[in-house]
Amino acid sequence: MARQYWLMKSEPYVYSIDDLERDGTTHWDGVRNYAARNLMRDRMRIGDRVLYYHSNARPPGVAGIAEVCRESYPDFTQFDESNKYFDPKATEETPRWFMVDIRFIEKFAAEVSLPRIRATPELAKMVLVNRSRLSVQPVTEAEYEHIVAMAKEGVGG
DNA sequence: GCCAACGTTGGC
DNA sequence: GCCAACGTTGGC
Repeated sequence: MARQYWLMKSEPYVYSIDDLERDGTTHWDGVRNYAARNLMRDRMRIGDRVLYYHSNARPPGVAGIAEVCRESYPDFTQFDESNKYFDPKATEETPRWFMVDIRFIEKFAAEVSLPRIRATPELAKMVLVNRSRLSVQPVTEAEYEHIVAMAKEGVGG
C-alpha cells in the first residue's frame, strides 16, 4: 500500500513535539472518539507519515513530523480504573478503544500555524479547516507536501 | 473565559 | 429511532 498521511493533535502542555523528540516513540492513548479510533484501528499502517499538531496553543499549528511505528492495539488506559480514560464498558476480551505508536522524525524550525493554513488556498479542503474537532484525521499527500514546504520556507508563522 | 460545533447519552 | 440534554473540543 502507498504511504498514507495523517494529522494528529496534541495539546503541547500535555505532550508536545519536544516530548516526542525526547522519548523517540510514544503510544497515542486517550482517543475516545469513534471516527478517530476507526482511522487508527483500521487504516493506519507502519510508515505512514503524521503531521504533529499542537492544539489549544497560541497559535495552534503543525509543529513537526512523525511516523506510525506500531499498528493498532488496545489502548490500555481503558482498563485502568484509576486512569482518566477508564471505560467501564470495555473489557480485555472486547476492547473498545485502540491506539497506535508513533516515532519522532522532525521538529519544524517554524511551526506552520493554523491562521497560515487557513489563508492558504491549496489547504482549504483540509479536514483541519472544515471539521476542526477531529483529533486524528486524514491528510492528502499534496496537503502534506505543501505544509512541509511551508515549514522549510519558514513562512509558517 | 466564552461559546460554537458537534459527538454521545438516554428517555420516550 | 428521534431528539433534547449534556459534555467536550478547541479556536478565539
